Amino acid sequence: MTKHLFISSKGQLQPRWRSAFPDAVVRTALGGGRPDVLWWACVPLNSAELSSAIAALPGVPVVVLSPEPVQEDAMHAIALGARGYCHSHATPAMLQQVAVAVTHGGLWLGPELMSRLMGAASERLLGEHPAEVDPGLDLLTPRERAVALEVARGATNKEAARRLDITERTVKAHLGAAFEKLGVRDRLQLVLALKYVPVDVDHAA
Amino acid sequence: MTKHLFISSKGQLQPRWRSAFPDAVVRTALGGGRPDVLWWACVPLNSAELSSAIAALPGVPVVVLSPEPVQEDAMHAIALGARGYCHSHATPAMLQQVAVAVTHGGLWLGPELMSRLMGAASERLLGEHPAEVDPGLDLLTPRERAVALEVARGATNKEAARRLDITERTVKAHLGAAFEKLGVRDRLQLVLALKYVPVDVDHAA
DNA sequence: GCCCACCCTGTCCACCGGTCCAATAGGCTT
DNA sequence: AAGCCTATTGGACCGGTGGACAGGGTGGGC
Repeated sequence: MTKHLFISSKGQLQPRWRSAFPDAVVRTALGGGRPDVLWWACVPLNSAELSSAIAALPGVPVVVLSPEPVQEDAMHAIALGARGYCHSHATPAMLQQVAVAVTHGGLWLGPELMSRLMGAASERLLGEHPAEVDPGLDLLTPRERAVALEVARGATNKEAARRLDITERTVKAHLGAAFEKLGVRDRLQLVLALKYVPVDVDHAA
Repeated sequence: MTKHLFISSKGQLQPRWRSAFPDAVVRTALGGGRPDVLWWACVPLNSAELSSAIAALPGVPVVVLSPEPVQEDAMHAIALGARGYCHSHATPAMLQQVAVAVTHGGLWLGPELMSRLMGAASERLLGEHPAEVDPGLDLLTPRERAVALEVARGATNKEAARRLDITERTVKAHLGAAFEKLGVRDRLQLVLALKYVPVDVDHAA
């Protein structure tokens, strides 16, 4: 199965990528199942494309690769839900580090970007909601994950049951377990959690 | 060999920590060498103490544990240089995930916190907000839109009613109208419609 | 004035969703 | 063997949800 999928405008697989991930697959567009990590190496960076790619693979961490790291691009990518941003000519060891960090629910940025992000965020952000804690789909069992993904696509319990060929009752059981593991209260929160949708808090309207 | 050092006010080692990291060590203050990860479980959270601890161990990722996650605390901790923030009663599996993420250079937060951080940081650094939302949203009346947005954030009818200062019944009315206008059957489909309309999601998987 | 769109509220009801109480069975570790 | 995790299902409970009846109030255009 594909573990690392690289999306590149030219469809070319850099030797360093291959070196870091021998089983890497490169494409010019999405498709071919669920990778563990999606590496986005399209230049120039297109927000709409990146955004749709992220949305199309809920739960899959997306890392943006850039031949010339630009801070604005990085922030943009992160705002769209990317879990990492690094140099496309990074060393294989570095890429592996990034892969490990993001597949375990982390956000990976270079040291300087990271500190800027942290500083900026703390200045900008103060004021509501308790924060629930949770990592990602990796904590779920295969069955729980399958049910969660069906539900995240908008299916009702009954529909998910029919698709997975199990009882609605069983769907509820898996779903309940997923809720607890992810620290969410209902299916809608689960969707929001999986999509990492930036939440807009203040609508003065 | 990984070394996990827990700093707890009471010097107590939670069973879950031991379960996650059999070689875990707990102390009430710093000392005793250089751990791979420093888990900060002091309550209440003291900025000065945390800050000095982080400074005392350059290169060592610090994760703040809280029995009751508070967003303000999380942001403060991150601003001070902590690399993670999570529930002190998190499952061993989750703690291990966090450990892996931060030891590989990642920043670990819960999904909700992560998305807020991302959104806030990008606004701060770019001076503009993502603002992707609104495909069919202009079909709605102002009130319907307000209700739809509340619901899209994961609010229940009751919560939306309270926020908009109307009765739950009225929320239902607006919501029902929004459903019909957008051609969706329930709130979850509405969320999916609002977030992902820009592109086709269901390709050939 | 009349019509219409919008906003707000009410009651009733069937259904769905989430959680509680279980139970059975297989796989795996100790 | 005992214990734990996972997957599966059952029954029951209750609150949230959505639709189907109702209305009443405002303001603008004809």
